[in-house]
Amino acid sequence: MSISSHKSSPKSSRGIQAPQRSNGKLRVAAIVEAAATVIAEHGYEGATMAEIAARSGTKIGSLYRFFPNKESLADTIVVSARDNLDAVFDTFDVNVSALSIQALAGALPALLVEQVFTRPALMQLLDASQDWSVKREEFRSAALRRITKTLMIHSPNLPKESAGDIALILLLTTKARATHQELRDSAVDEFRDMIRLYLQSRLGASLSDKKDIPS
Amino acid sequence: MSISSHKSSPKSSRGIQAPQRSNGKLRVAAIVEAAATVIAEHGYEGATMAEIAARSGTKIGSLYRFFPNKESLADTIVVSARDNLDAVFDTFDVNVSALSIQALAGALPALLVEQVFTRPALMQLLDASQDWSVKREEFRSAALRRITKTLMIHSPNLPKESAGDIALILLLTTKARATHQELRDSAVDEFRDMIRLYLQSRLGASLSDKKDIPS
Amino acid sequence: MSISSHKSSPKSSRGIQAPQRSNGKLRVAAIVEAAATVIAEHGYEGATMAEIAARSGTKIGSLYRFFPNKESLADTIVVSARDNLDAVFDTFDVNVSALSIQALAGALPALLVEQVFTRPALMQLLDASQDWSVKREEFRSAALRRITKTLMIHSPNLPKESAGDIALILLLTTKARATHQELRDSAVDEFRDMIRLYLQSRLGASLSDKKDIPS
Amino acid sequence: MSISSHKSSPKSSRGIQAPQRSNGKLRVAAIVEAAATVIAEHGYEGATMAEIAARSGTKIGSLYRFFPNKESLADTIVVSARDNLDAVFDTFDVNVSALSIQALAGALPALLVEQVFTRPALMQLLDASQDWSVKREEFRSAALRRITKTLMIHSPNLPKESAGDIALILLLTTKARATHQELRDSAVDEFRDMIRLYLQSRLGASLSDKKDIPS
DNA sequence: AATGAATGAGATTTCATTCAT
DNA sequence: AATGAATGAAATCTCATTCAT
Repeated sequence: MSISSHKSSPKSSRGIQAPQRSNGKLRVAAIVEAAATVIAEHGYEGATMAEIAARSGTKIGSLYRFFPNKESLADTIVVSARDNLDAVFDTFDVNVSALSIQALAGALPALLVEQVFTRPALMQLLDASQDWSVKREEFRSAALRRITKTLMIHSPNLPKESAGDIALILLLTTKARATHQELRDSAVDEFRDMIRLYLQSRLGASLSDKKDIPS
Repeated sequence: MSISSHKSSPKSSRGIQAPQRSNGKLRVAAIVEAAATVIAEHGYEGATMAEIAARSGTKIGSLYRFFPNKESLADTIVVSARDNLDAVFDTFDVNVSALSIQALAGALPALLVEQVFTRPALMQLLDASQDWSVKREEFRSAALRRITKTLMIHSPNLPKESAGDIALILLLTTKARATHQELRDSAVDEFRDMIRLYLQSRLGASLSDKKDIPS
Repeated sequence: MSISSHKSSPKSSRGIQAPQRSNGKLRVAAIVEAAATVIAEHGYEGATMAEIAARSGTKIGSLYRFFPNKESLADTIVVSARDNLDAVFDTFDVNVSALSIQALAGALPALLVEQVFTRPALMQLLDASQDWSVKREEFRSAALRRITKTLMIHSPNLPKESAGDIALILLLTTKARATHQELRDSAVDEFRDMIRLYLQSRLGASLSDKKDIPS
Repeated sequence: MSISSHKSSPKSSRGIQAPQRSNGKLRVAAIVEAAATVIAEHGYEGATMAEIAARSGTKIGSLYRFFPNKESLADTIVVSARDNLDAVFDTFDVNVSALSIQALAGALPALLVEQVFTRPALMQLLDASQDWSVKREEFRSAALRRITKTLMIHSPNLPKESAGDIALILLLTTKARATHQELRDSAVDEFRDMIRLYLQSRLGASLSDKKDIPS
């Protein structure tokens, strides 16, 4: 959206374009940003390439130079979210075994909400129509795999099946929570508590509870 | 399917009367049914009036006789879901005060998943683009109101604010769960347990717990 | 082209369309006619749906109601030419065995030029780019088959292989001749003579020459 | 037209001069070659400048430095074919009067098929849309002129009109034959025989047959 | 009242060509 | 001089909606 600011700029000298950000990276980033905004607003089908072009300060022809079609734009968003997912979890996993259940129950959902399900556009795309199932499922299964893995690093005694189920619950609930960003604080707290309660019940049950002193 | 029967049904009891064409009610129902199917498959934007007409055995011209535009069809689905919501809760509320927390924690989520968030099309519409926010918000706030009300009928001591927050959690989580109908059984159980755990913690905390003998 | 005459009609009352030829057949025929004209003029790639619509007095949306894409229009032309090919040869084959070589050498090329390779648009399509090869080859092989068959009906002793080669020569030369419709008479005669000379040499060679008294 | 010449003809004898980048002549040749390939594959309209640039190892900007637009590329191909036509016939005409009819009937079609109608791209261009007629007609009439001239060198008694008609037949048939390069051998022989038969009949008829002993 | 042909605005996509660097 | 990003006109195709029959 930093990009979209040009929208309100005065139309003074007609024809004068924003001075060629010949830096391809920037241009692409601007387009993806605009696409995310537009998709967040109108959904995938409702988003038009024309609007994405306009909002990114790009002409339609240029847009198609970088992204050969609409789907490729959506793909980029989903794939980059996936890359981000991996990076975020790679970092998180390093210290996860040192966390108490209590801490994990706080940090893991926070991680998902704040660092994975950040983009409203991603939510739209994940909920999009059936035709999308491939990329959507790729992302979903990747997310499930990472969450499951993290849970098992933390609680090695957890049966793999259980870890998978718990991961699924985490995925769905945090996605639901992330989709509605306008929640009031008390509701956010409530959400956190619910998940914490649940995780503690599940992980606490697995015998070797290493470091926690439950209150 | 069940729809197709309406075509030739000859008004058995009613003697004379032009038996020519299909009962308007049935026709409308068939259309809405088809619309729900198509929207479930392709989303709101992706659904085409032509396909809805074809699948409901209606001609496109007739379809527009009953529904002046595409949005009115979606509205009908959301509004009928709302009516259904009210009916379902009206019934449920009658006996809700007699339920133990345990029972409520089981029955209320089940009610939502099985009787309110039944239609995939409804999910699609509720997640649809911002342009839709009016109807979506109407449904959402109605649902929130009813859940809140039910909670307060059951636990009159619950602060209204808290009831609202709990209702919101219930709404979002059960919607998330309902949206993914293909969950394996163990995951479904897990979901139920999570919500039960949460509700018990919230409602149990409100002092005067009337009828339950916690196991 | 009889259709395209409307082009020059006075634009008098703007917006008044040619009074709904609701007869679908006529409409479709007008479109195909216009397509043939436009393709003949600009080739397949160069022909635009907009121009075809305009020349057939159809609006672009209506055009797509009858022909879901550009290719289907071209298909229609090629296929109808194929149907015509079959009809023409069915008729011709009835009496072909009664013809002298001389007569056959005159009639068969004439048949091809005057009744099969009639449409300039067909020529364009048959010469179109590689992407087209399927339909083109279908037509070509059908034509080859029919010519071969006719030759063998007439001269049963002709080896099948030879008949195929002769048919191919006939196909290519008559197509070449048909493609250039503006030839002056003496050239047309020359063409005919060349083919007659060739056919007589080929068919006369096959022993049992039934009915002819060569001059 | 003579595009290649105008550039920076490297004056071989002239010593020093920056040898840095690719010889303009070579570059132009590479471009024309690539254009021929692409046009042969997709036709004129279907060929894209981008693909031509890519296949010739040229950057699109450079391509436009040598050829100001797409049409100029096609022109170059046709014109160079014309130049080639002249060269080939110039050579051929030197000895043509020494040829027997038999020999001429063999050599002339071979010349056309093997040295004039060599390029599939040329065929595509000659068959292209009406918009092209100028260049196409230029080539065609040049070819006709040369063939006619050759015929009259060989058979001076041939009436000019007849020579023109014969040349036209030769042009069209050899073009047709050249357009289909995948013919099986027996068909190729057949084609040759047809033309030989025809030429012998036409040229043999012209009284003073100089050197031949007809079989 | 029912029908489905007709409409046309608008969406996606392509490409020849230009021009700033 | 060389490059390739930028441009935008134009082409194909879609679909909600209307309206004559």
